Amino acid sequence: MLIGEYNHTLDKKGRVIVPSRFRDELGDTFIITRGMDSCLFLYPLHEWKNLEARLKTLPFNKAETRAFMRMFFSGASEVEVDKQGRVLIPPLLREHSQLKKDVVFIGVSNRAEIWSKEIWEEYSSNSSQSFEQISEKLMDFQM
Amino acid sequence: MLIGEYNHTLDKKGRVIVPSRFRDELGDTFIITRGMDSCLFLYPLHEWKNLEARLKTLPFNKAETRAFMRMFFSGASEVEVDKQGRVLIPPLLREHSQLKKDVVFIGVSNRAEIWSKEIWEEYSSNSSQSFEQISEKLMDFQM
DNA sequence: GCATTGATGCTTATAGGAGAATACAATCAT
DNA sequence: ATGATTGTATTCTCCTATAAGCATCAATGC
Repeated sequence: MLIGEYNHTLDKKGRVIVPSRFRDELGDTFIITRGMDSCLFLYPLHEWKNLEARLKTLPFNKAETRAFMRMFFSGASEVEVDKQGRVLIPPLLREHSQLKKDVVFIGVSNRAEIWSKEIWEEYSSNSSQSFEQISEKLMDFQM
Repeated sequence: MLIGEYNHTLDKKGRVIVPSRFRDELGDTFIITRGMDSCLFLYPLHEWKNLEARLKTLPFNKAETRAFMRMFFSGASEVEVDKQGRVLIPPLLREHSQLKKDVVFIGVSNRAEIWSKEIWEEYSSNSSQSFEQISEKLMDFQM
């Protein structure tokens, strides 16, 4: 399970260290793709296969579905962790998520995400304001 | 079942002793996460799995849900109790709950919570004033 | 052939985390 | 009251993960 938040930095070549706590779960090779809200999604291979299978069941005749699938698959890239625990973020994805130097990894259960630090701070401070409200709304069960 | 209130202190590295009365219930490894009202929630693994399973059923396409899940999982961390009965509180969570040195553990049935001593005293003195009032609003059951 | 660029790998310094040791406090039984 | 036992607080040392700079190598274009 992927959880937690970790700060890292891109080097000049666009490589970044994968948080040591994510490495087991993500494996040596994983999939990185365009995510929603200007971030990147990182899926372990088995999760990706899972997702792919589920996406195939979506109604293909809908324009939105097609658009979504194109974004998702065309942006996807299989990356390998090098001996020093780093991966190279493909340039297109670096742009998509506006990664400069400081980035944030977050774990979201079955996937990880990479955010530009700036954007994440903005996003999370907005979200945390409503976090408690949302949780009261969303959770009609006991925590 | 987790009950009671215990005072402890953070050391310079941000570690704290888990009250010995909580250890059996929480186990060697448990989950710490951002809680409501500036505290931290501590869940035994089996309780956490429960929660996670229920959260995964939420609609992923909604922006509000995504935000909630990001906050929930990114704020979580699996920690291990060391041989001396201590755990390291991740820096982000230390900030969230404004832990300085003196902290309070409380047991709340299926989870424990950690509070900054200051904040807990503030909160509990307010709450105990309204304890009777709250219970009138809340409770329709026999004690 | 040579220079430039990008990709990959290596090395080092640093910070933060894990573990061990010790001292201190509280509880309990005799 | 005394000592034994358990639990807590604190400090020190060691080790690992990270960041950053540098070295190597291959591919490309001139």
